[in-house]
Amino acid sequence: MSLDINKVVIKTSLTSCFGSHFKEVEGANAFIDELAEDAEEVSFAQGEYVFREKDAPEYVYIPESGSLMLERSTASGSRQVFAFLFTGNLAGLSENVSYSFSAKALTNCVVIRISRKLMQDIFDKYPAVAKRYHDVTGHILSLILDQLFIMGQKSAHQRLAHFLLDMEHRLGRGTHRFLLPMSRQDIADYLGMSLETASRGFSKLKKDGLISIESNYQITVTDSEKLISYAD
Amino acid sequence: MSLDINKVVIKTSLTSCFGSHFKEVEGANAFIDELAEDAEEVSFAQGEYVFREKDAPEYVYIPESGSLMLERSTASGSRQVFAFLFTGNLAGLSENVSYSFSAKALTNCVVIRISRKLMQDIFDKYPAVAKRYHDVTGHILSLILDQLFIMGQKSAHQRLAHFLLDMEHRLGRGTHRFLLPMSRQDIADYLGMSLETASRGFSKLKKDGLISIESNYQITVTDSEKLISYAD
DNA sequence: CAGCACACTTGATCATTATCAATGCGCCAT
DNA sequence: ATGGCGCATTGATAATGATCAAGTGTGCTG
Repeated sequence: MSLDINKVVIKTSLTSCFGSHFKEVEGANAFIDELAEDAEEVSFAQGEYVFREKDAPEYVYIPESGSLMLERSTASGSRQVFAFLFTGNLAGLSENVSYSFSAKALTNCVVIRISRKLMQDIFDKYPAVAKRYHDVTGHILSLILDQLFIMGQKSAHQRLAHFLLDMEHRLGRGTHRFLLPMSRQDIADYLGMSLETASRGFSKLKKDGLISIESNYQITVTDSEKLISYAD
Repeated sequence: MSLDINKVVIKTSLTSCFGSHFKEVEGANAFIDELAEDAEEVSFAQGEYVFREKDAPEYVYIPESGSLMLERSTASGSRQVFAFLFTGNLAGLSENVSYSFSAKALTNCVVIRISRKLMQDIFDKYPAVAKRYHDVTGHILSLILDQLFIMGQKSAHQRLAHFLLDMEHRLGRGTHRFLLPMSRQDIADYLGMSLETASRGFSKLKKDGLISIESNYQITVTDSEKLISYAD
């Protein structure tokens, strides 16, 4: 029984994730049923790794609740955060021999896990899904290029402003207020700056009246207009 | 007659490009024949654009001779170079509604152009090719993540060292000597630094005996060992 | 309720990198 | 040859950001 309920939950999540990407594809409901049949929910505590950089890429992951962070670390202790993933985002789509980053739970979370072998079967069965999946990969690639542009061309404070606008858009649910699930250090490692520089950026944006900081993690964008122009 | 000769040349190029990516795929020769049937050679003069950022992505391109640069510019005059493409590299694989960058000819060059519509037909006909194509996209994505890591975590001089090692690998044909097809400004825009910083990086690496600069563009790596450790 | 731990903030200083300016060098056309 | 042009180098200075070092909450634990 509880398994049946889980399947319904999984299917709802898959629909809200894949449905948005694949809704115009014929047989959309059929392939989501097949995915749901195989998909599993797995829980991770804050700080645990969902997968690691050198693992064989056996699964595709979708956060159902909670947030993930994709990162790469070096022996020398430096770390680059590649992306933050929230409910319904996808991870591990296009890895070949091994993941090229680790996925760490930012919060306690439940993650839907789909075997890549099954995905491949579905692609063979529904070529239109395979095509759309490739489009999704292309979209992710273009997001990373955006990030690369920002890293190469913008100052630290501008990068922080971009980041906050992105978070407002993805976490704000249509409002200007959102709760960040990551630390200042995570943000700094995402934007290629020191923790202190990130913190000073927050302080300056607050002092200038572009954002308000209700608590360390609870942010409101109080002047979108100015924040946007500040970011460019 | 000359058309037949062109087809042979195109087929040779396609084989050396796609063959390396797809050689283990069944029907590899068949699909390359079909590609060659449709592929066209197009020439561009140095500085011309092969395609622009906002164009509809109608083709996939492969330099047959000469080099390309993938870049994005803003109205305010800043520019990020995303990649340099040499003979046999691929451009425009995974663009959806529009290219997310422009491709500019670094040198006079001849480029093979394949319609994406044809590619799609071939994917439908040879699913194994579609799968490998997706793997290639995944590989490109991982290269961009490497670049993002370097941009976020390395100093300007380290980024330049990385760049030179990459160029040695891709242009050196097994030797330590290579001719750069791009200007100092192009390198600076690729690595997110000013022209002057790039130039100072060259001078320092030369002074420290890690590279020698025969002319502005003709470089030899004289101490790979040290250059590698300098890059980390 | 005290005190400790942890994350963030702020300050002071130093290193890196950008910017502005001048100079040098090779190449081409006259 | 010579002058000019485009690109690269080099120098001086300013801005940006990193690092080191206190301080400031805030929440948890005893």
